[in-house]
Amino acid sequence: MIEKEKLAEYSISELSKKFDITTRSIRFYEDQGLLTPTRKGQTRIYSQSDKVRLKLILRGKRLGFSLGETGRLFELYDADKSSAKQLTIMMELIEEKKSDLKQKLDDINALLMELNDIEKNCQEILTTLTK
Amino acid sequence: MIEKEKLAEYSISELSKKFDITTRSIRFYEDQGLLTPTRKGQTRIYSQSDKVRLKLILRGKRLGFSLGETGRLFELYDADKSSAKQLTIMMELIEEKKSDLKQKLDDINALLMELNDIEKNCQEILTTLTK
DNA sequence: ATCAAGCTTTACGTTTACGTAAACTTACCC
DNA sequence: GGGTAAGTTTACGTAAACGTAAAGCTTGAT
Repeated sequence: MIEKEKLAEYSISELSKKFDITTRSIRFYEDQGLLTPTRKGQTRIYSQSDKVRLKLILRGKRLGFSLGETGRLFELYDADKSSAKQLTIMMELIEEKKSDLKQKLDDINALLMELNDIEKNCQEILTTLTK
Repeated sequence: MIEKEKLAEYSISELSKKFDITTRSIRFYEDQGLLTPTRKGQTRIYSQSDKVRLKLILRGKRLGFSLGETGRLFELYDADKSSAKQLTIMMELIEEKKSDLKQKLDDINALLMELNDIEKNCQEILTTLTK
């Protein structure tokens, strides 16, 4: 299999505009070990994969994950898969996350139904009010 | 329609055990205006609806909502629906929340698929390792 | 040459959501 | 009546995730 390397590089301000976050946040994520840009002189250079990681960080935030949790997810992506023991531990962690996510799916669906009910109720009152 | 009033009452420690949180948290939620228990002397008494609210608070937390956001959801439940203007504003807020939740659904489904991929990959490597 | 734009590090400040401890009241038990 | 179990208020402490200067380097444009 041939690795397709995208040559794209980004400055910190480019990424901050693209994702509508501050450069402070991006540097903070690096501080927490979630990003590892290279340097040109002392200036940070972000690769395509850095950009992907940033997108995943923000997705994690939308889901209420802490940066630490997202970091552990990254470890799952990158983990050493050489020992059976490691693999078993990994799969256990994955199962945990999956059940966590399924709980969230249930929560969201429940809340969506409640909001739909309220909305319908509002709509009814509104039509009787304006008739 | 007949209102069915459940007569159940709970102490703060009962609720803290039932939901596996500290009494500190429960009092904090009250401080933030999300719970309004009655008092017997100076002791807090929680009703059935307080209990339901608490459950909703915790669901909100699982979804990454701040207490403020959850409070605004409560306002939607309780809101004054007498004016058309109010109703319209409410329905706009509901639409916002719904699209927020749909984004989260997409995020979760994407992450679930990624985790499934990793898991499958782990499983394959594991079988080749142990054969 | 200077000057603004964009980058850097360092560091103190802020919000949210509690943790933790102190000091006190009330109720019940032996 | 002394203890202890559960409740209370008050208040300082803390972790996470940044916000917000401050002070300095670099580099292209005027």
